[in-house]
Amino acid sequence: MSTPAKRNTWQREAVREALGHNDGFVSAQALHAVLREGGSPIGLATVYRALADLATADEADSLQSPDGENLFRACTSSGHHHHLICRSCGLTVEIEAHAVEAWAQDVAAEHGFTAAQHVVDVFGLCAACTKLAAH
Amino acid sequence: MSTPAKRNTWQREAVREALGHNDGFVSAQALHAVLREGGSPIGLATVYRALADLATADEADSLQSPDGENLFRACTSSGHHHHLICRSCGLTVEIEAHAVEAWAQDVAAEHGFTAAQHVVDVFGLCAACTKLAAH
DNA sequence: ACTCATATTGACAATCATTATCAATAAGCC
DNA sequence: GGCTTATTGATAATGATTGTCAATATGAGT
Repeated sequence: MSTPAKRNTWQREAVREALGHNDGFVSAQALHAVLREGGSPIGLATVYRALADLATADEADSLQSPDGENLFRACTSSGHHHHLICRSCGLTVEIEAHAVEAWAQDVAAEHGFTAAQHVVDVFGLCAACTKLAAH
Repeated sequence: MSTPAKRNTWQREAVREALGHNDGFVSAQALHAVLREGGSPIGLATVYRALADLATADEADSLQSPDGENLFRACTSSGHHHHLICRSCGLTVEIEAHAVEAWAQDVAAEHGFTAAQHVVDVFGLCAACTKLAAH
């Protein structure tokens, strides 16, 4: 009872693989669409569940887009890192933020805060999308 | 037409004042509830519109809670700034982050990104809540 | 103060992402 | 091969937010 006994299903694998094949962050809806187009008759609810599981197991990173959508991305490096995300095409670049890490700790300590966590993500338009938007 | 001619209504003032009376972040729904309890027969849609306007006019700050809700807060300093939020009691401190601003711009530019925006918020336990949680 | 053009309101419908429901299915163990 | 039960998936439900549009109230003009 303490161990709920996880089972391995092709659906879970399909989601894991689809995530791995994608470079940027994807919404659950989009991933579901991709899987359906790829032939898998997987259910939407199942995609949500699989993604939630992956996120819990630290196999995927999740963040909220400015639109309030939940986006997911395969996360190989278990280390702490941040992202630079194209808000148009979803291209994602992992970025280091040593300075920001330190800054966050300092600011928190300065105000007597402990157990500081931080949310640091940069959204923008990547070079390609900038060109398209400019025309 | 270029200047849509804004009008002043008691509803807009009510929202502005209700926001000012609140120390932490509030959801549009919650603010609406407070106003109704206070006697104002203001409509929900109007609260949303007023908050959106205030946010656009930089009179209010908005951020997304981890639940995907949009939270708003009266914004004393009109400039761009970030927040240090106690995840236990909701206490919020406005913080400046010149270093982070610059860093975000640099990182974005480095990778060819334009129109960079960033999400930077620090969550932690304030001094008071740390004491409570300590022993 | 009175009128008028229109910005604004508000009740409700519509959307959209996400979660819950629950009977049917299939994974892992014997 | 059976059995137990975790898991699936179609659909309903939820909950926040936005759109709709007739009715109203604001601010400028007279």
